[in-house]
Amino acid sequence: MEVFEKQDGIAVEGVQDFDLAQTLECGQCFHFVKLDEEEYGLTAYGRLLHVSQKGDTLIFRNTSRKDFETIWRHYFDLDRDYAEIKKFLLARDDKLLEAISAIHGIHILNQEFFETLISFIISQNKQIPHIKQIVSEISKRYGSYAGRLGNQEFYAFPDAEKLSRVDEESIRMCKAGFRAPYICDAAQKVHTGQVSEEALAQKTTEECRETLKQIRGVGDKVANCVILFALSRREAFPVDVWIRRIMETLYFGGETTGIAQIQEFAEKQFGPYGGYAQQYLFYYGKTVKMGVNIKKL
DNA sequence: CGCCAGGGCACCG
DNA sequence: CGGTGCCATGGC
Repeated sequence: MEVFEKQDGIAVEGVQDFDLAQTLECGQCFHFVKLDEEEYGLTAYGRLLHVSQKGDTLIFRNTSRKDFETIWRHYFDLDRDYAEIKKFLLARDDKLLEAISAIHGIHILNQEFFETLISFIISQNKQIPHIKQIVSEISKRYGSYAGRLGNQEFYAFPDAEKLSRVDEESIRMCKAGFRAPYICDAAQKVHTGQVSEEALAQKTTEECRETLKQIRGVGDKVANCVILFALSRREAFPVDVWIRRIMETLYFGGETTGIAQIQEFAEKQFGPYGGYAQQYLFYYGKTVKMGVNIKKL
């Protein structure tokens, strides 16, 4: 992988095991806009980025060499050896072969803590397009303007201080429904420091889960998503309705299985790389609708 | 129209 | 504690 400064942006050539579309569309991030095939606009860390991929080359526009090195390189997890991760997982479990072959280019993004927390609180009992819509609405109303790409305007996600000053009714107006009080509670607890990213960084993963679950509307699944996507703990294995169906199909003979049992199995099966296995399985299984309707047969 | 969505909570026994 | 209905909203 080599980085060049060109007139149209920062070019990263020779990228391996990375697919921009898969990485953004796999359901880990809800704050981006597809501008064209393999071409996206997004905001993170208060900055607007225009990014595209052609083959093994990534082009980062609307940014500087410095921002690429300090922000986007880490955000897209470009320095991690995904070939090694796949090798590790496949050596333990050949049932992952189909998913990993199909979804060969997923990276797990290193996303911002507060936005990830709120996004996954919103995610409960909602489909991905709706989650994106609510995240976008909250950003537009309460985030700061980040710029424009074509006729598309972008707003950064608001920080905890800003969102903690927004009342529940206003959050409800963003179509958040019954999640509005949860979002307010999360903003309060992060703003006051009762839940802080810095403190979480010093805790064990189990302690992180307990701390995050003090927030209303955060249970095991949401906590695990925050731990995986924002705290860079790749052993976390969030179990949602899709993962449950997929795991039941692949590992439990199609039988209804408790979430705790699935968690325990995943921990044993995938160990420190559970989060990667989860993403390969989630995105692939969802794409082929694995396990849908099996219970009706 | 009824069902379900990257769940969690309150309420029940 | 383990199970069950409800929670807003929107797409199919």
